[in-house]
Amino acid sequence: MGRSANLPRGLRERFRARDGVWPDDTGCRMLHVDMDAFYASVEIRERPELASQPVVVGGVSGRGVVSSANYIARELGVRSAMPTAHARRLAPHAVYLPPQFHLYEEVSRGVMAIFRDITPLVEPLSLDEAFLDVGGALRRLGLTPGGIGELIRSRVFEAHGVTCSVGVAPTKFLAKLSSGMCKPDGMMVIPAGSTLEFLHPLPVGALWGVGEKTAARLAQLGLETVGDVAAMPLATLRRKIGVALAEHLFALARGVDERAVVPVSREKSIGAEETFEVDHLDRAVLRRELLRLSERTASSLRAKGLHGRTVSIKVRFADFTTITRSRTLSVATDVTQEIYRTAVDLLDTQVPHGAVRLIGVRIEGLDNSDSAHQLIFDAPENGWREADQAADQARSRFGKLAVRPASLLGKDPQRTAEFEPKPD
DNA sequence: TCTGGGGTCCTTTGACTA
DNA sequence: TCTGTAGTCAAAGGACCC
Repeated sequence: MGRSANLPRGLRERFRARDGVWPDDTGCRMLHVDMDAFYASVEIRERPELASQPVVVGGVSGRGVVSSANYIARELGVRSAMPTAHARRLAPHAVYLPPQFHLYEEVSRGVMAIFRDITPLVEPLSLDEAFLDVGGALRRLGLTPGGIGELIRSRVFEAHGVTCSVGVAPTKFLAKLSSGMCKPDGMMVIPAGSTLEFLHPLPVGALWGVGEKTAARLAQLGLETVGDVAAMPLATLRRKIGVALAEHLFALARGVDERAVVPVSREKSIGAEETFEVDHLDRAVLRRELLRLSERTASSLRAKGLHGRTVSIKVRFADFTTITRSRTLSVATDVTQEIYRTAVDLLDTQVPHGAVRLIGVRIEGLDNSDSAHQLIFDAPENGWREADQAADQARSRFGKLAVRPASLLGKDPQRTAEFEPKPD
């Protein structure tokens, strides 16, 4: 919603870089680099014969959604987050591919390394986009921010065969907005003196944090454009939509965004969830799924050297109503069995019976210290920690499926397919 | 159209405590 | 001892982002 908001054509052309020429970029230290149709582009790089066809990457099962579509598919109406079934109706002849995250991660690491070669101030937002603060790199490279943007675009394409788009602006928010408006394979520069001229004609959905619901609430208040939000008294906005959101949107709408690039960020939660191919009423099936998800979650925790205190489960019923239930443990854990026992207890005691389409496990309140465990001699793990560590080692040597809880073996036809050798 | 998966942040409510 | 209040924390839900 809103992220690709349209700017009047004249303004868009004014800010867009063309033939090595771009507007005044003095003071524009923030760059936002966004890979174009990233997953689809990587797939096409691997199989160049697909370049002239519509390509859609996403869940290919009955309930999957589109993660990425190349621009040929987009012309047919295919969009990210659209149910794959819908995409198939719009583009029946497109090539549909399941995601290969290891491949995208590998390309992403290479691209981020190019960014870090330019400046250490790189803040990745996901596999395919990042903010860069190039303020300190200007003199060293002898380039203006726009020049650095063009350098990045050419280096990324030469090294990885995929294109990206770059927004250059005085603030993060403006850089991000502008990279979205020059896609694909473009660059846009928002001069420091033109920020409000750029911002105010945009629809409210262009503001970071305004999705479908908030846009509807703002529309009820008669606020259709970013300029409308900027013109409303802050006190009124606070009363209507809450203090935090009001202050956030009011600042953005006036071009105020003091956020710096933060190269390292600590994770606050880790989890795993899964949508079933068909809804399940059977509690035994739900418990088995909780064990699988607890194992995935705990294994991620251990791989990152983290422990968490609050275990929460999420259950989405057939009618799409979703509930979460959580419990905070006395001691932070990374042990599969502890997470699983807590998750099952929450399911058994706090979740009403009904047809379930999705179930998930998440752990919050993360910290990376082992001290809690070392201080508690009779921690309730009873040797499970050692078992987990041994299983992690076996998986790292022999593959993910080398060690599984016995209760997960061969019970669910949907899952046992994972044990079959993959054709290829 | 019929809605994935991994996250973050905010608001509200209720329990507990000083 | 009882009552009111303010602060803190946990829990739950919702919106949003990629």
